[in-house]
Amino acid sequence: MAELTEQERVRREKLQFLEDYNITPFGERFDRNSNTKKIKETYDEYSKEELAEMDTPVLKIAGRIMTKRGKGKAGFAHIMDQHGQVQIYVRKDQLGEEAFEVFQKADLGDIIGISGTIMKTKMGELSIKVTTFTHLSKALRPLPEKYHGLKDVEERYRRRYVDLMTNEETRNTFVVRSKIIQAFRRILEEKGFMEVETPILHPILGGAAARPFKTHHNALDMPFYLRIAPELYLKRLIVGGFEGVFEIGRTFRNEGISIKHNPEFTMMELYEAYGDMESMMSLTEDLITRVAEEVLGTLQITYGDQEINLNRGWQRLHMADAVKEHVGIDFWREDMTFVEAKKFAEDKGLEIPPHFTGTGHILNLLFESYVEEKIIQPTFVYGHPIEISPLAKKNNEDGRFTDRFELIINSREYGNAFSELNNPIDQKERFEAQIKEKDLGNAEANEMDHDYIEALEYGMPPAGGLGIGIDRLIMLLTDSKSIRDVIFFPHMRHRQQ
RNA sequence: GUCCUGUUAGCUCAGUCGGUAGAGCAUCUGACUUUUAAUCAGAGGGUCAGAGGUUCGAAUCCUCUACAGGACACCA
Repeated sequence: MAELTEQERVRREKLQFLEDYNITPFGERFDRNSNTKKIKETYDEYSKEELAEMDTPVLKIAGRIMTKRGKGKAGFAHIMDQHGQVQIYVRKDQLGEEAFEVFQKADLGDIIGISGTIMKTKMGELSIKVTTFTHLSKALRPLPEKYHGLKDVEERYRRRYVDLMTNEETRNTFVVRSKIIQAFRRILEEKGFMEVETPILHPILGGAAARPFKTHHNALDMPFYLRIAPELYLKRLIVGGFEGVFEIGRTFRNEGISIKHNPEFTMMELYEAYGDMESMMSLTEDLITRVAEEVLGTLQITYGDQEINLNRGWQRLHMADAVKEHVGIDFWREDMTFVEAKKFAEDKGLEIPPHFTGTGHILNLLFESYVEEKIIQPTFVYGHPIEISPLAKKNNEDGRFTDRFELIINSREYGNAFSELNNPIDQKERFEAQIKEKDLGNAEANEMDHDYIEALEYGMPPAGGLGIGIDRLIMLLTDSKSIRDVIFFPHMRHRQQ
């Protein structure tokens, strides 16, 4: 164990002081009858004089000491609970010798319970005049500086609890996170979707393009992947007869960590029997705008230095049109060949990996390289090439494209949806194409899922499906720069001892 | 994985040209019964991320290592 700092030593010595007064340093249950929010809502409207004359009840609250100012035979402190802070006013003549000494020895960070009556100070701050002071838990480490809070980014992520204690914005972000997820649940239930849970341990890789985490089950002696998407299980439920299902859950991808990527993140996926890409567009727009309205109260949002207008009626843009306009090559042309497309991309300096074998691969590459960065306002980019969409239905008029869209806002993808491929014969061929890609070195390709094909062979109704990256949406709605700011405990390397 | 930047007291930060390590908050002692980032007086607290090198002398210059932040690459 590392040596204690001076401050830690002092705080440990105070354990003995408490025990000398028969006080348990890490105490017991404390029954409260109020909290900082209720107190402000109830009493803040009254003046100092009105409060002095009112017959108010004895308030009992508990929380952490955040500031403390001694004034000789009296003192002030702010104590914080989940809802905020309130000032307490402590007088020796009210508490008595012993309890007042306990107050004087209390440190910033200690958790206490008090009872007392409401009052306002000369300066007009609502305060509780303390009649009993109960030490509840000792803090053996000092709090960060009271004015600046915890600023060190690494410390904020590694010790999120300290970040939460001292930084209001952090608390607020996670409250909003919770509200966003709640709103999704409520709206989806309202629309008749049923929340379900499907396996996180997957024997077969599928449902998205990503590198997986691998694990092993001892009793079955068999390898598993942590799911990269719940998609294929949710669609089995549609085969089974549920007509609308959704899952909000953790998904795992074994890829680089960045401002936009955490190895585990939260996805919302839903499937609607008898729907399609078009119905998913309407649903996506309705969901996100309603969530934003309910949680933020507006559809005009600011992200960084970008103004985003979420007003309904989002733009729709076919990927081939987008690339034709911004890059200047026409993938609608019937005679477009892979050789021509590849040469075009290579001339632009793009690298073409060996598993790129179709014009669709190039189209998507051009889109991601040159067009995505230009899209700021909410836009449904649709018509993704078949090569990169192994689970989406082919377009009826042009089989090179699928009925699939991605929602792009501020150059980032927030959602991915399509008319679900329900033809088992076609699906099998798509998996076979994926396996070829895997053989050519695409580490993110889907694997053959015979059981899933068998499920489709029993007949799956035409359906629309949608996935939304919840963390990124929360980033957008809370103006958070990094995904680490919306995940309580982001992953980091071990600290050297 | 590559490049750039950062790491100084519990916290927030200074530290000039290479010349004895600084401030505020916090801590400790004393004063003060309506303070507001309380004030006043005094005190204690440092492996300058770690290792090596250059130098009479390194927080400062160089190299390596660790961790972090950012950009790129990859993806959602």
